[in-house]
Amino acid sequence: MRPSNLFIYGLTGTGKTAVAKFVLKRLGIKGSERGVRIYWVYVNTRIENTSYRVLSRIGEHLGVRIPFTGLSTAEVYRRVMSAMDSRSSIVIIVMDEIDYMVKREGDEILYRLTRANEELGSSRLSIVGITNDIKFVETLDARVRSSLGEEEIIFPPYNAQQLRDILMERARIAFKPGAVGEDVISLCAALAAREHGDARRALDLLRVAGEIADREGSDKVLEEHVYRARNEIERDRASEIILTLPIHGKLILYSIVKILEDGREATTGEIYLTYREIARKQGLEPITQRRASDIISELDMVGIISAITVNRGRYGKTRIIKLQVSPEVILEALKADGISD
DNA sequence: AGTCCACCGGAAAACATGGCAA
DNA sequence: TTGCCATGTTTTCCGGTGGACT
Repeated sequence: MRPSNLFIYGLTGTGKTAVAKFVLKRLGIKGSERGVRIYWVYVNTRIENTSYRVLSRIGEHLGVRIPFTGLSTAEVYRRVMSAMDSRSSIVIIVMDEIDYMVKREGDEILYRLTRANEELGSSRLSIVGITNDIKFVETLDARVRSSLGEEEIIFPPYNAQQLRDILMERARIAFKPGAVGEDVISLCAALAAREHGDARRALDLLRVAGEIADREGSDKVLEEHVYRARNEIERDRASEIILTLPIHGKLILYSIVKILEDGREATTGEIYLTYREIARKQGLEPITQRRASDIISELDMVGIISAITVNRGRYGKTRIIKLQVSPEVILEALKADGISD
């Protein structure tokens, strides 16, 4: 008997991944109690975002060694299938953030995997897809959609009250009695609820607020600490992103800061000109404007800057860039790379 | 009504890198 | 070694595009 394929929807921080992993772990234990071998593989397709890598990840779990590049995808598929077949067991593949992979290379691989049971002799394969994009399923091929959606589960976002309960529970375990007041919990819950009920966000907020209170020798967590925690989380996130930017990305970001400092308007062309100067000074070959434009989009996507397209008629169409993070944070992060004047 | 700016953003292709298999 | 395959980044090429200006 093969377990049904399953589709799970829900926004970030609603516990989809945690629940899936928990249930599968239990299932594995139950299985071995009853003498059924169950293998399950968890793949996050945002990170392993090609069918090649997803397959090799599955293979890895089944004990097949697959080089991280070099083979044709068809070959990897064949190896994984034969490994699966020789196991005579139930294999469950969990694909988290499945929409990322499908957006990149279509649903071909899903189709093949859902049909794989016909190729397999003694083993059974089922697929669990997780996504936070509800509309995603509609973009799938009808055959894939129907077989993947044999069962569906929806995780609704948490409301402020539920977040409060979660935080309360956590606070009871992690803090001394009385250290966290009702007001602080409510504040964390409210701030997180505003961001579509992300429980992870709420917990981070409470934790960091606690750390701040602790650092300052306060034996109670205050609302002020929560606000500061929010800023700190934001700042850490920003500098983390900036630090891991490729060198040209850093230079472009630096150019944007410079232009805005001069009180000029940061348009794509302006940025590119400034960037090119700076790159030359650093003895680097500048990248093309096309590429620079992509980097600007990337910076926009991760939320470091915001870019809005404007039409200025006779004076062309361009994007005007604003910073979403304070320039001090950016300059400080860039300084670590020796980018400064 | 039509021009034309200053870009946008898609597509293809080049290039670099790394690896298997025979 | 040679040929094939995959990934990721950047370049090259180029068809749009919205609205101020003529």
